[in-house]
Amino acid sequence: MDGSSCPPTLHSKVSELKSQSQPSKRSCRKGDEKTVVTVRIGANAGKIKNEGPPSDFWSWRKYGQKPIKGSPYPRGYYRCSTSKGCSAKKQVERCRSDASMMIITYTSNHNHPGPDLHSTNLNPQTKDSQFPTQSTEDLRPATPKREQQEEENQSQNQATVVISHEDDKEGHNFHYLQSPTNCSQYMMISQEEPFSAEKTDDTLSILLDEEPISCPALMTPKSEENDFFDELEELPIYSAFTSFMRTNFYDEGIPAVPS
DNA sequence: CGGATTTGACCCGCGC
DNA sequence: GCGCGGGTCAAATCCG
Repeated sequence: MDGSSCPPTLHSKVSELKSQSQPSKRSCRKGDEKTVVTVRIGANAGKIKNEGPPSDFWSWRKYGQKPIKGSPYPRGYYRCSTSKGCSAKKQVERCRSDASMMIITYTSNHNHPGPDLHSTNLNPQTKDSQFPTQSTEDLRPATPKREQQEEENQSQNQATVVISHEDDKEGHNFHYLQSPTNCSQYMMISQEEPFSAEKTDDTLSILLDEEPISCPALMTPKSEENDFFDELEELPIYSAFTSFMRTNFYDEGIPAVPS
């Protein structure tokens, strides 16, 4: 927190976030599990929607905003409006020193099925469905390089979750549309294993390219809810991504931040 | 007109 | 016990 700077490396950022969500105040108020996601938004994204909360498949309703001490940017409080009784929330704030970086903290779980991605893609109905050209099939996070460059361009208009490293000259970024909640979870897990900087890229590549073994929640089957994703899995979506989405939609409630 | 956003007030937990 | 800071509420306002 006191860092007052926004470290370019994800895991160091996560480290920051992690420490920031540590005990003291809110985090223990309701005992909610929290998942922190760092999102790089496009240069224009923030202009499109002021704070420009990155798109989800969920629809969120803003219920509050507070200036955060030590940060020039306010924090927005969002509640899931997809379902009435849903207690899922998220907090969106900008990185202090890098306005193009957004820090999203997801709290609680959705207690309802998510919106149909198919219909979402075909018939974008929620204002959060802001993906102009990319359908779910295009959301494969891996295969950096070329696709990534395209996404880079598109990131001007849409939010992407970026796992980046300061040595990223080759474009070893991993962009994820939406909010891979548990992505950050295992980002944190990764962070707990202090891999060195030069190892970061490879480590992340492994984490992201392979089955997300480091995230137990991803492996947990969810009977009826799986039906929803069973459909998704018929699509050529990258496994890691679907896992992200799966756990994002149906978070098993594993605390992202050990308290 | 209904839903979403804004914004000030209020509440609550924690540190001193 | 008090003050601070963060999270939530709810009325007012905006917007499609």
